[in-house]
Order: sequence, then structure tokens, then C-alpha cells
Amino acid sequence: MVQVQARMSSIAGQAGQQAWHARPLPLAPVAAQGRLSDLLSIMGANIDDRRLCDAYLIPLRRVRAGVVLLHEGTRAESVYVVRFGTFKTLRVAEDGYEQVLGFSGQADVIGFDALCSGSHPSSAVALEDAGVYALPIRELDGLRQRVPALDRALQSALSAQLAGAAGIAEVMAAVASEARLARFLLQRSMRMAALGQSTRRLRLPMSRRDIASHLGVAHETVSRSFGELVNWGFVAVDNREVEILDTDGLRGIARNTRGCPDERGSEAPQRRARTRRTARPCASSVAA
Amino acid sequence: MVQVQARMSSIAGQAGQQAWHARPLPLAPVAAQGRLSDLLSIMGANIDDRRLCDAYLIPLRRVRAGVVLLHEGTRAESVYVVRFGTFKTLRVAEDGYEQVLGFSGQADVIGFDALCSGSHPSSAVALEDAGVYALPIRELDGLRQRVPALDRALQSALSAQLAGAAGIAEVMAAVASEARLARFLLQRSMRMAALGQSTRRLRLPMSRRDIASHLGVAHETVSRSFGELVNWGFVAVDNREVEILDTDGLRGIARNTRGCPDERGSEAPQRRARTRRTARPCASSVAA
DNA sequence: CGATCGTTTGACGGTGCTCAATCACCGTGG
DNA sequence: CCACGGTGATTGAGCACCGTCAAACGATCG
Repeated sequence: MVQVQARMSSIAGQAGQQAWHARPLPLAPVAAQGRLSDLLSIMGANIDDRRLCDAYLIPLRRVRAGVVLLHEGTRAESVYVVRFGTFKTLRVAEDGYEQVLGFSGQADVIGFDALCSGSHPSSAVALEDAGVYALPIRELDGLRQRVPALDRALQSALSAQLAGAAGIAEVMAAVASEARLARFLLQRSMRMAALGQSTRRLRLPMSRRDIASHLGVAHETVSRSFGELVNWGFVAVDNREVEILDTDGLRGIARNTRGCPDERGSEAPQRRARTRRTARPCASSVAA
Repeated sequence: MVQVQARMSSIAGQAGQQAWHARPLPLAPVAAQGRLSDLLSIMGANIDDRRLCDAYLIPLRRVRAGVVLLHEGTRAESVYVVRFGTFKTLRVAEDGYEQVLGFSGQADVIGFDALCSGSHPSSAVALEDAGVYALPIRELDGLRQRVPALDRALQSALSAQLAGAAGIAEVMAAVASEARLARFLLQRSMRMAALGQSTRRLRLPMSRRDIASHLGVAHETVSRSFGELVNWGFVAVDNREVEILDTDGLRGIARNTRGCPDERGSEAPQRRARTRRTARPCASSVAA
């Protein structure tokens, strides 16, 4: 299950990706179609016109692990809504550094940031086999007008995406690398909660390098930080399976953006112990 | 002009802010109104129904420097479009650290991220005297339906905001603090270009601390980085007035996200000299 | 003038980046 | 079957850079 994306290459090595496209596919890049009502239910919208939504069909596109859904700089044709699977969105800097902006899962909208300019400012790569609804931009206005439910759902999803964009700032704002990783894990956990899944057991579909890019640290540091969190007993890690053992402890680590305790000390001993590492930090919930 | 926001306090010290609200204002928080056509022209939209857009009036709200337009956690009433002035948007972490997410100027949309949840996930504070159009959320759907031009303009603005959200990742991704600052200045410059203004002379309405928070560094480091850029001759700084003297040089500094030259060396000597600082770096455009 | 805030500069210590080696896993081909 | 190459993950060592603490300076306001 996990190994299926072992040969996922970076966006830079797209020669291999295009080979994927060049394979003798069934000739039809968009074969399947899905019902609009299914799309709406995935997005959590109320359906106002059941008959129309059942009848209306939306192009459905399957994306295999490692395949590029959108390529930075290309013309924008469609906006996508994730049906299943996970994507990473990224931008490649001038120096070739791959900056991972975020990870998109079920019900997330991909590619909307291209509407204003007409070409995609960021790429999207499937981290595992995935399926997306494709909303052609040419039909988007008409569709939104005819189906108010879709309009509202899109608005809401975009609003959520805008609110979620602060997430990358949140993880990168922390000074300590363990805090960044802790915040990232807590974000993933909360996302799982929003989807009604287990908040303790996380499956990370992305590589350590992707996490590192998203956190703004070197990928070796991600490994070390995972090690520290394990040493402190906050999580258990098995490759890309992560189990959160002590949510409050993790939150304690994630709390401190930077050293200054904001001059209102005398409240809680919530400072990370300067214990030259590998010693358990303060531990807000452990003393209890 | 600049000093007017000298007493802008951090969001943490909101006691002062609320005092502003408690002042004996003219009793009418929303006094003026603006024409819809003006709003559309600011947003760069084509007007399809001139008569309707000239007649329709939008609530207009003036915001003085330092005043909180939106407060994190409060119920969402309106979405705002900036007519003039500058705002900073921010979130306060649990530890009281104020994370500046971005800066909003003319034609930017503020508060849209609250639509999905009904309450604002971030605050917005005026950095200078400003004016905003207020679009009540209750009327938003109807307004968009009646005025397709507004609908398109909003879509486009949101798309641009989504694309711009990558900006904070861009600045924070750089390892060297001078690269972060250089990227930030280049972003500001490009924004000025988009507005048709001078790209060399920048007026930064925000404090060093705000910049520091946005770049993810200590505010002392911002000062030092400004100093380095000045030493290298790339910019001239006078308090909050910045003049870009060497755009290519600045770009050269901004290029290197991190040390790894991406293994395709032999192209340009675009590595920062390990010169223990204060010595001019490689200088891509200086050799010419 | 004193108080407060913003900005700048200095010194020190620690953390994470860089460079490197090692291990584990997988797919391929002899 | 095992050797081989490739990739991802982990661990180690050294040092430069930035965060922290501290102090000084300037500007604004009462």
C-alpha cells in the first residue's frame, strides 16, 4: 500500500512523468463521469434540485501515484475537486528548490488559483492513486448559476482553503524544528477529525522530503525531530504510519513559537527544558 | 504620513484598541456609502449594467491607523474590499505570538476566509488610515447573482489571493535572512508594478516587527538584514522608505533558497560568497 | 523633560544546515 | 538465489547563522 508511491519522482524529473503519459493508455484521458449529486455530497452541500443533480454528469479523472495533475505555468483548463487520494501542491523556485505549499485531500479544491491569471501558479502531484472531479473553467460560470448548491459549496471550500493557507505560516513560524513537526502532526490530526476519522493514527502519504519542504527545514532535521518526539513518548512512528500517544504533550511542544514567554510568566511551566535534547521536555500533561 | 501609525499597538494589547471603539464616535459606524461602479472599477472589472452599478450603493467604512477591522474569533458580518490604505492580517498563537499572514492593499478582499465557518479565523488591523467597502454576507449571494461583474471580480480577487498566499511560504522558505527580506521587497515591488506604480521606490507602512513576523525571523534580524542589503548597495533605506538600487542584485540574493546548488553547477557563479558577511556577495549583476 | 515605542547595534550561545556515511527496502537482472 | 543500483530514511560531526539578551539612540507625545 505504501510502497506504491515509492517511485514517485520529484517534479523536476518530469521526463519519467511524461513517459507515463506516453504509455498506450486507453486513448481516452477522460473516460469516466460522475454524478453532480455525488460531488455535492462529498463537498458537504445540500442538494436543492435532486433530479438535476442526479442527471448532470461531471468529468471524472483518475490520477495514479506520482503523476502530475497540474503543471506550473500551463494554461488553466479545469478546476478540480478531490474525490479520493492525496495531492501535494508545490512551486519550484528559480534555483530549482521544490516548495511544498500544502496537501490536498478529499473535498479539497485544486487549481482555483489559476483563475485570475489563466495559467497555473503552482503544480499538483498525486501522492497516491487518486480521483478528481474536473470542472471545466469555460462551463464554471454557467454551472454555478444553474446549480446554486455548487456555487455555495465552492465558495465555502475556497473560504476554507484560504483559512487553511495560514497553516503553512503556522508550521514555519515555530523556531524549534520539533515544534514545527508537532504542529504539522496536529494539523493532520485535526483534518482527520474534520473528516470523521481517527485522530490518533495518521498515515502520512508524503515523503520526509515533502514534509521537510513544507516545514521549511532540511529533511534530515525532520528525521531527527521525529526521533525526538518518539524519545519523549509523544508519538510512535513506523515509517509513514504515525500514532499520537500524547496529544497534550504534543500540543505543549507545539505551543512555543519562540523563546519569549510573553512576559506574563508565573502561569504554567510551559517552557521547553533546555536539556540538551533527548531529555523529556517540561511535559505539561505528564506531571498529571 | 508615516508617523501617524506610530502608536499602532500589537493585537495583544487590545485594551487600547477597544478604547478606540468606546470613544464617542458620531454614533454611526457606517456613515458613508460608495457606488458599486466605483468598487468594480477599483477591482478592475468590466461593468455590464452601468445604470444599476451607478445607482447601487455599498456601505463604506473608514478605518483609522491602528484600528482593528476584524477581530479573530468574532462573528463574520461582512466581507471587505480595500479602497485605500493598508492592512495587516494576522493570527495570534496560543503563546501570544502574533503571526502576520500578509498585507492587504487596494482592491484586496479581507475577511472572506470566515465564510466557511461563520467566524473570522484571522484579524485585520489598519496600518494607516484606510477605507473599505463592506459587503454584508447576508446580501452577498443576492448581490453576486444580480451583478455578474461583481461575481467575476470577486472570483478573480479570491483566486489572486489564493495564489498570493504562496508568498508567505516563499519568503519563509529561504534560509538566509537577507534572502527572505530580498524576496519580500521584490514581492512588494511586483505588487507596485501590478498597481502601475513605481517599482523602485517603496513605502513600507508596516513596522519592522510586522515584517519580522511575516518573514519568520526576529525583528533584530530584519534590521541587520536591511543593513546588509544597504552595505551591498542593493537598496537604500530611510526608516520606512526603501529604494531599490539594483534589482538584479536583489534577485541574486533572493534566488538561493538553500545551499544546495542543485547539482547542475557550471552555469553561473550564483553562490553567495561565504565571506563572513559585510563583504559583497558574488553579485551577479555587478560584474557587468 | 521624562516616558514610551521603534529601530539599531553588539556579544554570546545554541540550533539547524551542510556534508557524509550507513542502513533498509525495492525492483532488476544475472 | 544473491549481487547490483537506486531511493528513502536515519545518524553523526562541524560550524556558520540566527535567536536571545542587553544597551543605546531617535522620535513622538504628554
